[in-house]
Amino acid sequence: MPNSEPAGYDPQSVERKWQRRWDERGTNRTDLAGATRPYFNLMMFPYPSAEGLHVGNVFAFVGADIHGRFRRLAGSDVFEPLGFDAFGIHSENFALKVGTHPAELIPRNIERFRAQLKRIGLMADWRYEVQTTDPRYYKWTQWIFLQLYRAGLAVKRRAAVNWCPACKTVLANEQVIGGFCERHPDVRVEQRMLDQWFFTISRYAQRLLDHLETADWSHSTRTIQANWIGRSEGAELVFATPAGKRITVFTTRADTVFGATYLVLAPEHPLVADLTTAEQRSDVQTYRRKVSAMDLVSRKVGEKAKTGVFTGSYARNPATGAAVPVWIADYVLMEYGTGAIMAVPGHDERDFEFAATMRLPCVRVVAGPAQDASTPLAAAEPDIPDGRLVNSPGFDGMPWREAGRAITAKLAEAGLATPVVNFRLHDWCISRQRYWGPPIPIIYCDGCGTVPVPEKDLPVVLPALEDFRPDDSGVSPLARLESWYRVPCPQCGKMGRRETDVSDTFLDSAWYFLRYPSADRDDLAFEPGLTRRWLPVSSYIGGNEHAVLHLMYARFITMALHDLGLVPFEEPFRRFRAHGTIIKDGAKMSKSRGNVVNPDAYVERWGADTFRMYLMFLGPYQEGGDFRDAGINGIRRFLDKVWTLVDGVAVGPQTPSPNPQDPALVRLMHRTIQRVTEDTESLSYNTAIAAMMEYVNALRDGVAVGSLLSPLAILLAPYAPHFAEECWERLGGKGSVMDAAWPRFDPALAVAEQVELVVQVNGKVRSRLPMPRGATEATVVNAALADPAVQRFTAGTAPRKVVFVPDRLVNLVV
RNA sequence: GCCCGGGUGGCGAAAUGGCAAACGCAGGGGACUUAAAAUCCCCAGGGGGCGACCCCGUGCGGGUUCGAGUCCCGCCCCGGGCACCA
Repeated sequence: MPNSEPAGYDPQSVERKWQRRWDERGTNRTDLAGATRPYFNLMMFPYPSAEGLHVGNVFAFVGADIHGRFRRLAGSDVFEPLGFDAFGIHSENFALKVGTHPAELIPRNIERFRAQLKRIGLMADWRYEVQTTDPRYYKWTQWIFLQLYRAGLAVKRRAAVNWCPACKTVLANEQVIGGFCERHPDVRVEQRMLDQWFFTISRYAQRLLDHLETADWSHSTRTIQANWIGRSEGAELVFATPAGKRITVFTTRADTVFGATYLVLAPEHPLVADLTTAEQRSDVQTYRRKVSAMDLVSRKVGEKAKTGVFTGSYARNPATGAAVPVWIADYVLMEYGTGAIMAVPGHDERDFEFAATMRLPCVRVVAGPAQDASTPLAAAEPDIPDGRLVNSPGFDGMPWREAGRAITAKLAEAGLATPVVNFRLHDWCISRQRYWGPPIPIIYCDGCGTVPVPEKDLPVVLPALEDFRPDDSGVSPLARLESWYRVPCPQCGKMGRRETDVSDTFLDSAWYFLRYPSADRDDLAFEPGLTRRWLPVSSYIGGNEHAVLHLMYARFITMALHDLGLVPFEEPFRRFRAHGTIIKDGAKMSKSRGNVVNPDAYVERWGADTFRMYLMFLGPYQEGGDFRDAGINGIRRFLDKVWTLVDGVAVGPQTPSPNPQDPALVRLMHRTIQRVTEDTESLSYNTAIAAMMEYVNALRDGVAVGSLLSPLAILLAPYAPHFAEECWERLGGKGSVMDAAWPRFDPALAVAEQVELVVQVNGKVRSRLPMPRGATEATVVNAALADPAVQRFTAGTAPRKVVFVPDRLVNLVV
């Protein structure tokens, strides 16, 4: 006789048991070479911080894991690898802070992370783990650099970089928060001119933008990226000086050229020296010095009063022929367009403000239907819908869009205009004057110049360096290690010097997905056969905080590799979904705010399965939300109910089972399978869980039999994998539930037999009628008219109009 | 300023133009218990009515429709992205 007191659900022992079994049986291993229906389920690999995983990480990984498990149960050969993004300034800064060398710190953190990730029950195939800090990995990061270098996509040039005077080092863009240093929130970041390596991603701007239109990506992610690429269509116009200098400006509003009453050049503009007259020289030089000493924040704030200096020169407005003064001002930026603008104070707020300060003339050139040609008292909106030109001889009365094209065409005949497209996307600066990264594989030789390290000499191993602190010299700490950087030139054999900069962490992560399937190969970066089979990535799930940097760089590197014939696809990710952000008390979790929630205690107390489901039940996966733990017991109660049901079946037929399968329960089962399938597919995990809860609540009122429970065990498997395994086993299932087939539903059974039809009178609900599915309009209307509750509102008159929605509602209009 | 999301009970939320609030948390009442916990049953947007029932209700104001949380127009607020970008 079975024990009369069934053992309750004990998550800890269930989870220990199944994790051990998965290891023993190799449940989570994927046969990469033999897979016939490959599905690459990718999630953003973590940076192994010292604090360990936080709840946000778990939320992200669990959601991706559910997707992978679902695809596997639905019949795919799912590959779900994980790795660690352990190079970079975050790790290095933390190492500096605690005074431990990153080479010692990082492996410890990784170990801790791996243990936590295993504990939450991810279906990861750990045989293919990658670590960006492993020479076997970064050998190929360096190799990719070399491929781009050979293709002319990696170039070295002088550029302004972020410099933190407190850290005494260059910072990556992502270390600069609102113009301040991440580690020194009260220290403003300066600009310094240094020789830097760039990837010329800007050449790919149009392609990167074009592919976004059709990409199967979260809408939000696509919008963010398109914004960042920042395409703007316009024209370059030429303003010539009497001395024969041609000043080219970029404008998106060529139609307003008749209102261009002066020019402004960025203070750094190369023509400034030539244009400056003797009497203006000292003013111009003073101003340029002042601007170059300024930090990025104070230069780029819009609210600041306009300043600038006249160069003393004039240039000819190509449309009006008038001589307009040429100024320099810091509100014009050298990095965008041509570094020079035509100022149209009548229709641009900034230009208006500047003109007002400097007492420069202002003209209206676009006006509404009233064709008001008066001088504006403030910058007038230039893109009013039916705006037409005024004060523009030859073009007056023309709609502004059309006028823009016409004016550009006319000026183009005289060689004074070219239609151009500008992008906000700048080239990617990849060099870092830091220690903790892959050395850039370049050797400088007095005779041969810049020489790439031969591929056979890769990797250029990052040398052990006890004191890796950055200094004030503007070069990497590696420049202190002469024994390392002094090497013979690979071409001529004479003594040369290694590049001492390392590459940006974002390069490490721009290609890791290519590496996973080939992670066990030392002879190549990515094996062509495996790459063709497993890539592009089938599904990528990650946070929108990487919408521009990581996701853009990964797309660029893939495109570049494609153009070099190294991969057969242009886009790395077939499908991308952004998960929401988990916040705490209304703010992003961060150590400095002290609101980081550690998942360990929850996993300890409730078990991984309950915690997984709870996080997914919190709200829509793609929206995220505020973390709170109120309600986690609701999930536990749900699992306990399932446990009890399974136990009732598993304990055996104490009462003879006449197999009393309630047809309504069978129908509900089909309906539940349908809902869970569709909702899991679309990442609507919260509603999938709700559907399972409804099903379980109904089962408890009926008679639970194995045939109603086994499908539930499979539906649960993506969400609560250990628990589902245990149920599956107790219900007599063979092997792992993960090798079962996702249950199918019969659409004919997935609907109820009886429906409750709503009866409205004049759009207000007045009654509900139980009806068999498929009842005809005539039947329903007759029944409705016979209903006393309806009769009170129809007042005995025949309806003027009847709206009938089969199986849902009838609306009687009287 | 421009570009995306979003705004629904006490709370998290759900709802192909068709019963607003499914599912869950917290709460109230009851059963079981010596008691508590656990479990089970019932109630639960606001207002009115003894009651059957009725009225109101998805940020605000209009509109389309037999019917609007959902579509359209104009606002307000919150979150995110871009930003002296010409």
